[in-house]
Amino acid sequence: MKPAERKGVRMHDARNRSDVAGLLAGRRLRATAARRAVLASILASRKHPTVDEIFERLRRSGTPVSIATLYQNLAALVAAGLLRRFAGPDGVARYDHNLEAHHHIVCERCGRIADVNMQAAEGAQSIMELRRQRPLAGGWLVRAVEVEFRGACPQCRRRAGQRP
Amino acid sequence: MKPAERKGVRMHDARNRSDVAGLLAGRRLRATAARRAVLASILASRKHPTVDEIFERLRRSGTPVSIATLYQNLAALVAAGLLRRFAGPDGVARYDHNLEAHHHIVCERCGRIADVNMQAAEGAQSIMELRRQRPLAGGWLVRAVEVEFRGACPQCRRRAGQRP
DNA sequence: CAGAAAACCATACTCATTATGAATATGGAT
DNA sequence: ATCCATATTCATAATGAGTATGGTTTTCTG
Repeated sequence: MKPAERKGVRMHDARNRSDVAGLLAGRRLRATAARRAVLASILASRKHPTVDEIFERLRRSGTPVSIATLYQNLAALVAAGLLRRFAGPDGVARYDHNLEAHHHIVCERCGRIADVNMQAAEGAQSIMELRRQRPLAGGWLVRAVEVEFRGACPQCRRRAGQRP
Repeated sequence: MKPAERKGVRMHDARNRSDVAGLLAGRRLRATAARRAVLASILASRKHPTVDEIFERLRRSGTPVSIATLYQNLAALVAAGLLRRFAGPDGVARYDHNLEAHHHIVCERCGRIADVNMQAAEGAQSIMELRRQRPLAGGWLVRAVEVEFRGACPQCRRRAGQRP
């Protein structure tokens, strides 16, 4: 009932806030102007921007950030789990604020990238089937599937005392 | 029966020869010294070498090749379908002479890369299951699966007249 | 075996990303 | 509110993978 109390609660309950400062506070990251601008810019985008695209977008929106700072902040945000980083088809890093489990589909002709809902992928009975299941998502034609597994090799598991 | 004829047949029947010169001839590629050395070096390796590793290996084995030539030949061999190129976990290109359909598994601790037999992957009933199916291959622990689909986006399909 | 085409190679260049280090801003403690 | 240790910012330099150039050499076809 007391507005001040409500406001106070909100300000400290970062996890329930979708605004940028709150997200940063929730991850124990200093909410600097540059960092807020970077995160806000990516959250506002529906794409998978490269560093250069983010840089330009920030400049155009009146909150320019140096390229060094941009790289540093992207690394910090990825480390904090607020962004995902992945390599585009040309090997250039791209950033993704969709933290849900999902995969990507890349157009072999124009390079366009779209998210593939994990459920759609899980639904397929096998990887082979994924390839046959053309238009997997929104009119895309699937021609190939590349799977990369990540894990611990036998040597590292042994060295870590089976603890991996 | 005529030795000369036999030899002649062998020399032109490149597809049935596993040696380097034959593989090149089979793909209509000139069998230059540099190209033979590059292909032989990769075929002899059981790993997934980077350009730098191939370069060093060639130098040490007494058949040095300039870095420019190495890049050119790797591109030619990939284009001819004699090698596969893929990006390692650090984004650096790696080359693979295993032409069978297969995927890769990368150790998150040491970076070691191994092939994952397509059959093993296909056998799993879903991608989700692949993650649970720990030790998927030879003692590896699988912690994550990244799937990248390649194909044609709706716009490009339309532009190409549904032909893709 | 001649000669056009392909390949070789040294080197210059591009471009994404990382490193450096001095100046500045942040946020918890006083 | 002010202090101040520390994190952050930023210009710029450095790194490193990969590509482009162009003159010389090799290959292979006729």
